[in-house]
This record gives sequence, structure tokens and C-alpha cells, in this order.
Amino acid sequence: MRLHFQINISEALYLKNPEESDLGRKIIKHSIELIHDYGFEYFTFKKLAEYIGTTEAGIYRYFENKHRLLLYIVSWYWNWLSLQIVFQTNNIKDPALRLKKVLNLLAAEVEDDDSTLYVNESLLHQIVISEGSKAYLTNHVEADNKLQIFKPYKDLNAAISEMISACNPKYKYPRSLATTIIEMAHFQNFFMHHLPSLTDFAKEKNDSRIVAFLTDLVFAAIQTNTKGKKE
Amino acid sequence: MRLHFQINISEALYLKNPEESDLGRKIIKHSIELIHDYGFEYFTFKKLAEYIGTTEAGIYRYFENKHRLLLYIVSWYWNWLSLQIVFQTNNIKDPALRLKKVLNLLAAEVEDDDSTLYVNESLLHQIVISEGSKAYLTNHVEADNKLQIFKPYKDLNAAISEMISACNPKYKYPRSLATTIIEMAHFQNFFMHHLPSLTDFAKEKNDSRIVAFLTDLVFAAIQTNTKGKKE
DNA sequence: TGTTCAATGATAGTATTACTATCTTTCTAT
DNA sequence: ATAGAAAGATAGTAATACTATCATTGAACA
Repeated sequence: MRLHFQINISEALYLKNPEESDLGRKIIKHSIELIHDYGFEYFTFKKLAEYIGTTEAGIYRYFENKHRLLLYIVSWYWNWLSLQIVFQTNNIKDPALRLKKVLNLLAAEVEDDDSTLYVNESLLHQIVISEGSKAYLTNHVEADNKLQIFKPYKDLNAAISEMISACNPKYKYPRSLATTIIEMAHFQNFFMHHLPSLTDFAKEKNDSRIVAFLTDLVFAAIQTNTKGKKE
Repeated sequence: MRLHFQINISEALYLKNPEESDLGRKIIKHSIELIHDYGFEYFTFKKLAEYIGTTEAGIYRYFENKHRLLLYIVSWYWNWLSLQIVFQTNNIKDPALRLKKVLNLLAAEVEDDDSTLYVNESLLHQIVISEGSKAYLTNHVEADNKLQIFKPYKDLNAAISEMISACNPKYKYPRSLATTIIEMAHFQNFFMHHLPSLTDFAKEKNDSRIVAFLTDLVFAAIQTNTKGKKE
């Protein structure tokens, strides 16, 4: 099955749309590879230019700076993931099952999606785990936010939040719980691989354990709350 | 009451111990102010040197680079917080109450502690919220980890993890839940202030709401699990 | 077939950052 | 009175993060 879809990214993120040219697509494809290899701090436009076989100036025609490029690929990921969620929960009626499907999509390893030729989703997933929060953890979050740059992340959050409310309309913290799910799916993965004593998954480093942890956490939270229990 | 205590920080983090000289203490004090004002990305040793009235070279005698300095002050914070937890839970016997106290210490606003003359804990708390995860979200986490650099963070995690297990020895994910608590105490705070639609605290931006959310989440998780319920 | 315009390539240059080196001054402990 | 450590002063380098300009290519249209 080939899914044809539209990734919608704020125009504020680029100077020239990288989807619409060979060089643009090369920038996306190879920046994902290089950020993955070097880490965002040690990734530079100069290295990228050399790797692609173009010049720094060429890259600056597409992106103002490397932070904008990071925002672009991270937005791309959230957008893509939201579409995966739509496709894969489309025919599921039970909201609890829908939510479980989402936990899987968030925390399980991502395979490269062949329908997107210039994006390796598996590498991109790892970038989002390690570098994703740097997208918003800056001095200029609020300015960026005014440019609608975080819309894909917020949309995903809203979608998960609605599923939570569908499971239990009385639960008081659907948005914060959604944020917790998204961030913890990634942080537990990062810790599991790099600082394993901070998790309970040190022995068998397996994504399915993270899914189990998150499932336990989420359903405990929304089920307890049904009873209107209060401390 | 004046509490005299020892902050223990890995020697790998500095070239010369900043606690032991005037200039060293000035570096700590003013780097906290500047990182708070500029954000870590726009903070430089040159700006710091000018602000203090010394030279870049002077700062490099204490810290190899600005990332090490960040690690230093973040470690300092986790160390200080662990001591606060020890002092403030010392005479509480009930593990659930101890845990609640910890949630408060983690998520409530921090006031400057006058017993530490060269550290403004309130500013430092805000830095840890915005920049704390950059301490480990790097290419060189594992090398840093081998130098024991994350010990204060891990110790805090272990302490909270033990409290969770004291509440419910059968709960399967005490470490991951502890990580979740620590990180979410900060992320919810960051989002509440900068991207409020990602939380349920947009209307009344109040730390106590975060404490309530975390309390609900944690006790739901550990109580549900007592029953050995399984999905 | 020639012209035009956009995209890219090639090259150069600047300000700032992230350091390192060296030499001098100051202050403190013996 | 003097040795030694800490700090100040100054200079310099390589890399980063850009900006500017001009030439080349290639497709599109007339």
C-alpha cells in the first residue's frame, strides 16, 4: 500500500521550499544523516555543504540557520507521525485501543517509510529523540511560537489529548498527560540507551518495555480518575 | 535555621575548583545570571568575562568550555535539591507523604537560599528547567557518563525511585517513573509559561497545578499496580 | 534560435566564537 | 625578603556563522 500525503510545514521555517528542488531535497536528506552522525551541536552548514557537494551559501538560500533547519525536520517528523496515527487508528473505534496504538507508534522503533524518498524516518526518529526538545528549549520560543512553528507538535498533542478525553471525559489533565506521553516515549528511549540506570529497562533494551510502561502509566491515570478519587 | 552542607561535584567538571577562590565563585554566580538572561546558546565566555570584569583566559582556567560550566551548575542544583529533600523529608515516616513532599520540592517555585552566598537557587532552578536536559542530550553523553558527571542526577533519581518502591514494592517501573516525575516537573513548567496550550494550566499559571497533576499521576500509577492489574 | 530568468556554483570577505599561549603583576605564605 | 600561585593583560589562531557578488547553467517562452 502506497500512501500519498501532504506534509504541511510553516513557511516561516525556510527561505525557499526545499521540497521543490533537487538541491532542497538533498539538503533535507543529508542533513538528517549528518545531524544523526555528529549531533546537532557539531553539525555545521559547512560540513553539510561539503557532504552534499555544494557550498555554504547554497544552503543559506534555503535555511536562515541550522536551528531553522532542525525545526524543519522535526516539524516534518511530527507531521508524518500524525499522518501515521490517522492512517493506523482510522478503523479502530474503541478509544482505549486507539490510544494504545498511538503509544506504540510513539515509542516503538520507526522503520524507513519508502513512500518518502528523501527522508529516512528511522534516522529522523532518532534525531527527534536526541535533539527534538532543543527545537523549543531556546530563548526565542515565544517568537517562534508566534510564527506557528510548533503547530505540528501542538496538533499531535491535541490529537492525543482528545483520545485521552474520549477514554475518560472526566480526566482533568489530558493535555499535560499527552505531553508526558510524547516526551517520555523519547526520554525513556534516550535514557535506556545512554544512561540506563535511570530506567527500568537496562537489562533488555527493548522498545516494547517502554510501551508497556507508558500504557500502564496512562491507563492508571485515566482509570483512577474515573472514580473521581481525590487525595 | 542555617544549614551547612557540602555540595559534591565531579572533579572532571572543572580545571580548578571554583568554590575555592573569589574569581571562581564570581564565575559561578554571574554565569547563572547570564545563562538565565541570554539562554545557554547565546551565552559566551567573552560576555561572562566582560560582565565579571576579568578576561576570557581567566575563565578558561576554571572550565574547559561552556558545556562543562553548564554541567557544573546543573550538578550543583541536583546536589542542592537532594539535600533539601533529605532535610525536608527527614522526619516524615509515611512514604506517600515523603513522595508528596518531593513532588512539591521538584515542581514548586524555588526561593533563593541565603545560606549559599554565590548561588541564586531561584535563577538556577529556571536554568535547570530550560537548559537542564541539554546537559545530557549530546553526542558525548556516554563519555561524560563514564566520568561520573551525572551522578547527582542519578542519585536524585535513585532516591525518588526508592520512595516509590517504599510506597509500593510491587510497582514495576520505579526508576522510569522517577525520571518521568523529574522531567515532567520541569517540562510542564516550561510549557505552562511558553507554550501553554500543551498543558492544562494555561488559565492560572500556577506551580501548584503541576504538583497536583504529578501527584495524581504518580499515585494512580503506583496504586493501580498494587492490585496486580494487567492489561 | 535567441533571450530571459531562476537556480546554482564559485569565490571572497567579515564578525564572532572558542579556544591557546605567553608574559607581567599581585598577593600570600614562609 | 622571596618563592610560588593566582590573576591580569595581550595577542594570536582556527572554526563558525554568516553576507555579498559575480559567473554559469539550463529550462521556458517568444
